Amino acid sequence: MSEVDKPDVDKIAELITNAVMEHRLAPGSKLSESRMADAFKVSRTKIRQALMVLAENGLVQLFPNRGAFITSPTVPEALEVFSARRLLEPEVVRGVIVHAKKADFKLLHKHLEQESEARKSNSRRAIIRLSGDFHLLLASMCGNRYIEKMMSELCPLTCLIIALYDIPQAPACPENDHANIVKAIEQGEESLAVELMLHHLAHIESALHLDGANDANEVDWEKILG
Amino acid sequence: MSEVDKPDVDKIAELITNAVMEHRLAPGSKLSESRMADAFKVSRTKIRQALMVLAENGLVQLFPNRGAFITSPTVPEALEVFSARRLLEPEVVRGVIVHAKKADFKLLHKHLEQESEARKSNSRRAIIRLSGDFHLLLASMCGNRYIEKMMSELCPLTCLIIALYDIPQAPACPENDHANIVKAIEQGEESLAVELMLHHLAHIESALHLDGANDANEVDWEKILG
DNA sequence: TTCCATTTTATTGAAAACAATATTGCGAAC
DNA sequence: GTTCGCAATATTGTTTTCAATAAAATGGAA
Repeated sequence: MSEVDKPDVDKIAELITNAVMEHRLAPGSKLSESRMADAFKVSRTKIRQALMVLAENGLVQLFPNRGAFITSPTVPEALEVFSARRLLEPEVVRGVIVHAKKADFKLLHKHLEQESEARKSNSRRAIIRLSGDFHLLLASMCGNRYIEKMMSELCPLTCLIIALYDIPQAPACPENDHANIVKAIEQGEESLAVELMLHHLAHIESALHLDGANDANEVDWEKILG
Repeated sequence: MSEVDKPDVDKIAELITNAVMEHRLAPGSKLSESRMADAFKVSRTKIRQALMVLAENGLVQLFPNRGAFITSPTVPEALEVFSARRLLEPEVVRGVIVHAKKADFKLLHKHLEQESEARKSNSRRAIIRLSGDFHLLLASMCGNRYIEKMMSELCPLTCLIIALYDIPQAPACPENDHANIVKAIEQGEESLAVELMLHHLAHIESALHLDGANDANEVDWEKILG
């Protein structure tokens, strides 16, 4: 927020999205208009607009006369998010192989470098954030703005799903999944790259409590009290 | 608009979308806030919200201090829309085969009936509208709300593309493309249904002036004046 | 003490008034 | 007659104010 301290609507939406992707805003969080207006030093009008944009992106849910809340994806929704990603991301990979220029690969390698550093310094938030950004970066290079747009909605949702259903002590993404995907893309090995991507997605999904037993939204008092 | 004559934001956005899908609102149309406020008998506030929603859906473009305009997809954008649909709609077909219940097929057949009637009475607008609605109806049955959402953005855009690039006297969609797709789905013939869908999309795209020679947005004064 | 009803408070929703910007029309100068 | 600059107008952008709704607090009765 370095500009004139007065971010516009899109900037506000972006900052909220970032906060979600870094797990600084938990699913279900209430987004009070007046508080946000104070925090961002803008009028409520701008906040309301930003909340509408976020709601349209699926990241926020609006309840009439109750306010705005960060979305809490249900188990079925989580499964559909992954299903959609399994469809889109192979196409992203194919697109990048076709469209990516030298400069794009430079960006990708720079990103991999950042991820590697974040791992070394063990900063969990940076790792989470950069992991999501990797897929967004790829999507931005696939040559189809509609697919990119959908990915830019599904990635933050995936972050929420991880926040809700992750097994706390689960191992993070395999160190070099992303690097291997980039390598395969760079060498034009389409089917390998697609394979690696699908495997990567499967790994993320498998590390989640998505068995449908409990719907992380509702507190399971039965279980808590025994 | 039968309610209390005071449609809410989503209803306004829906009415605009309908108008686009029926080619009653042409690409590039200026959407004046005050005029719309008068027409819908609501305050400008609601109109502005509706316009933001539509802009987020890609159906409207907002230019700062200039106003809102119905999107005019460029040739590259049109190609990307079709590319995205070629990816999504086979998955829609697969989803419907898996998820559709009896009631769904009933709805599909009712829709086919309507299309058939519209053809008989030769009402071009109804035909255009129903053709788009067919794909939306299918998408609503595929069991993935994110794919459905993307389709609900791509279909209206396709209508704009047709409005911009269609060859006027081109033959409409083959009479029974949709019926054949439904039949294949009903019989669980996945690969056939997918094949028919892709063929159908290819047919629509092939009937368009998408060769990139002229970008229907800019008026080609050279050609007009000779 | 507990439960229900009522009042109070806080928050969201809508509209109207005001400010800023762009477009259009007019007139003067070249 | 054309072009440039200025004024007038219309439209969008923002804030402020007011209204409606829901949550919270209070108080009384069982």
